[in-house]
Amino acid sequence: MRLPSARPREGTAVHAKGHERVESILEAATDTLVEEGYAGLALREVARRAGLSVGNLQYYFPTKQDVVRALLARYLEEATRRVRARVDGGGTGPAGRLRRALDALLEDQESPRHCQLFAELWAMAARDSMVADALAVFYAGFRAGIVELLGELAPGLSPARRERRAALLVAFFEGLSLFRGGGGLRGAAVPGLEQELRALLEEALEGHPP
Amino acid sequence: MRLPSARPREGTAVHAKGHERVESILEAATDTLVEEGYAGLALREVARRAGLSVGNLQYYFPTKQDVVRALLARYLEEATRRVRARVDGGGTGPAGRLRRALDALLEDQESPRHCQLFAELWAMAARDSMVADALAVFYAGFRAGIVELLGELAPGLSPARRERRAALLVAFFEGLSLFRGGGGLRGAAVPGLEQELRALLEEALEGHPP
DNA sequence: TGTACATCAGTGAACGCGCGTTCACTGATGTAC
DNA sequence: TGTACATCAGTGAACGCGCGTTCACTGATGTAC
Repeated sequence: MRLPSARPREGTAVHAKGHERVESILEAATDTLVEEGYAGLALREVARRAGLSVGNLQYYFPTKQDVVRALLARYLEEATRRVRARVDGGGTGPAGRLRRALDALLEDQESPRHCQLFAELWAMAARDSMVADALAVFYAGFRAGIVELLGELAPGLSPARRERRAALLVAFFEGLSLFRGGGGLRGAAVPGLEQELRALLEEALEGHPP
Repeated sequence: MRLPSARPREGTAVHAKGHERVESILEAATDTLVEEGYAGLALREVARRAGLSVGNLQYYFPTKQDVVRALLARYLEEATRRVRARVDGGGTGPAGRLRRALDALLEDQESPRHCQLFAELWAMAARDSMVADALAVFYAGFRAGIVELLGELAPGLSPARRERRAALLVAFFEGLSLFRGGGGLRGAAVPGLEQELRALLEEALEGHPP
């Protein structure tokens, strides 16, 4: 019998091969969550996709909650890193960075996987404070990035107003992802949204030529 | 044995008391969906809340899907009716109607129940085309209302652009509800969002005094 | 106004299934002497 | 360089539980004659 104290922490992998296993488990779990929803996120299905037995899966992640926690952390860190990299990387001035950030966000939203996962997380956040907390951290980072951009583009705005406007922009982007990512509501969308949005941005950016 | 042909259609209630029962079932089901999520929407729990046996519940709604379909139709119709009534009812001109519509929407979003239900529906829409279709109809109506308002406020805009801007506004409102309704992300919100939003509206409405 | 009968509304036990989790057990791998 | 042993990584059966659904059955209610 395996004593409780002998159990690895969730996601622990001592050797390189173990790390690969953890990755493939979390990838499989993310796929399952996206495709089947939280109600359909069964450990047997995750194990099948990752190509191991349920018992072995539970060796890496003792409980289902451990799997969810780990996949959440992994995905949000990766998403933060990706957007950060694209906003920061480049020196064509604040207006250029804003255009690039918009491009990056819209591109991410092209992915049904991304949008669908977030829709799942929004619903889960109401009942799982771990998910709510992780999303709060993620969105705080997202908002902080926009606050920075606003600080350069509209220095006249007070910090509090910058914060509020950034929050409105974040809400707007997340709402947009609802109708774009193919979460079933794609059919409810109107074509040409992106062009309209870019046109509005250019209008707002008058005096900051590309 | 009850023959299939003898089964009532879902939600059928021949007498007045039966109609009350259907209502209380759908109310209980909505509460359960909001509080426990789709994964926790169990017919036993719905029956318990509505104060009848599972067998009796299945007399009114033979399958779980019938319950979901009916609660969805009921809720979306009611939501449409409510917003419509508040936007249409009043004759203080297009700007006044827009202000009123914004008030009505923000007020609806105060309700955790409302926002939480929608978060659930967004996630469900990806895997249940019935939900996706119902939401598509709902949002089409929502958008059409905004298109009307835009037609009065900005007659210079082409119909296609009105449609696109209305779609952007709908996305914005839905994104806003994520951070307001208490779906777990309320903590990720920034205070004073509503005031900022109203200030932006008044800025846009220059020349349309209250 | 009875009476016979169909339908309505409701009960509660049971079925089969998939779920998360537990468990005893087994090779492979690393490490200390 | 062996050897003993702890730990790592993995298997597969089983457990208990809650789920949606089925089912046989029962009063209450309405309706036709």
